[in-house]
Amino acid sequence: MFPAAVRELAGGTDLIKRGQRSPDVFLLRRGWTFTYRILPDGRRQILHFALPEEILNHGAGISGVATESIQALTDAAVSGMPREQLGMTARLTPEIGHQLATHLERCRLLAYEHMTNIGRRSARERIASLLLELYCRVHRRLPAAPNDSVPMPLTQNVIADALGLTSVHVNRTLGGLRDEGIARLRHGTLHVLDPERFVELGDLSSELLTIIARASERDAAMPRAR
Amino acid sequence: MFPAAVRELAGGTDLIKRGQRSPDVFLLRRGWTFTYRILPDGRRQILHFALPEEILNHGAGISGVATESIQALTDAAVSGMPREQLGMTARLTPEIGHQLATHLERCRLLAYEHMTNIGRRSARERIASLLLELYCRVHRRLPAAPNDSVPMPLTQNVIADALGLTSVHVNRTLGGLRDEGIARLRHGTLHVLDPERFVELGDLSSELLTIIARASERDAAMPRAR
DNA sequence: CGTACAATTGAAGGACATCAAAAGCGGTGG
DNA sequence: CCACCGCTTTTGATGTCCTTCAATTGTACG
Repeated sequence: MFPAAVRELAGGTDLIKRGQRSPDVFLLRRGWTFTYRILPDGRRQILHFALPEEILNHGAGISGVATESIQALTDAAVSGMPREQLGMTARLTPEIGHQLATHLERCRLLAYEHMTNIGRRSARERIASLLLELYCRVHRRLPAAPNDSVPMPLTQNVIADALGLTSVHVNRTLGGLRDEGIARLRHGTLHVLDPERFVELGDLSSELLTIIARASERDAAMPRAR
Repeated sequence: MFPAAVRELAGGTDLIKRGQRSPDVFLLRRGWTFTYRILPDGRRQILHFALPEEILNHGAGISGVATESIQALTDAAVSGMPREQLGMTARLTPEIGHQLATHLERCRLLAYEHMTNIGRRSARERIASLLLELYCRVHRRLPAAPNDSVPMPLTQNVIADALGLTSVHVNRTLGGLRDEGIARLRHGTLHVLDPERFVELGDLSSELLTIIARASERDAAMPRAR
């Protein structure tokens, strides 16, 4: 459904800049990206992480002007198509439409999960929750064995801006999790040292796990455009 | 489009409980509601406020099970219709479909605005931002004259749970805003004392204002089901 | 008039921020 | 291969914004 043509993005470059016209919707083929906002004085809030096979820029729907910026976290590749075309396709083939609806619902759930995270949890819980969420989104399951690991190309600064903390505090808190043998984030890889305590601390809502699992079924059932 | 039959809700009662099956979508006819989550240990995060004429429970889309609870903030009245029927109508009449899409987009923008608020702003800014947002959503414009006022049935506890603060701190911060002659919240009414400083402190993103304005045009152009 | 809830105030503590600097690490070029 | 550069991580010291605990006052309501 998406064209084969891909656009390469170096890590750290913006795919979309807030305020720009952005008529295209993208499929993320490779790499991670994040959606963010910058306040007038430079403070940054990261709103959403996207992993491969996810849709980018589904927002900006009404006016065609992007309301958030999207940046490549790692080197990445995307392929785009005009928004109208996606809408059309979705209307014509219920399968695609349903997939799209699921994706939007998933984004909404993630947003609410993050809001709850930032608003009502301690730094330890927030960090564990984010790392656990990303672990699950990559592996499509909970961590089970000690030393299960997963690629996680986040700097402490990025984690801080996603969770409403400072990078210094993220550093100390990560240090705590490491020293207590719960989890360790190093060189872009997350090592889950004690799955049980990690999952308990992260406290992912069951709906989120369900949605993640469902995404997995879908991908298994449907051949993907390559 | 929505049936005329309404269901009355006393303030403080739940319309939807998380985990419940909830096949209906509702139109809020009268009163305010909020969407929220409760953590296992009782901490509460308020995710979204809904005002009259807005759609409730558009989430819970995929499985038909509610992922968040919705509670009436004031006495309220809603009318419901099955989710399928709304989807059907939206597909058949593009006008309705577009309206629905706009609404979903609006919710997404609000969620991101709130996330930025909670994650990266001080208590003063958060409170000003929330109050300003609600002012604009009620009046469909920015406050202009000193002592402009608007009904705002929020307790300090509700504000706290929406913004990731404690009610004690909300109280002190509101006191500050009052003493400095910026804004005053009393007996369910917000009085904007100094519109200019209030708007600056609240710092609403221009997109949000645009969306709010657009909602206003739409409502002016389209007769509403009553 | 009494009950229940919301707002207010004080005192003390803690989680997280700020400022500053050092150390690790990957990449690049001489 | 080493020197150098920029970025990230780490660590220390200090400060503050917000929380916690507790009690009082105000307000709506039957």
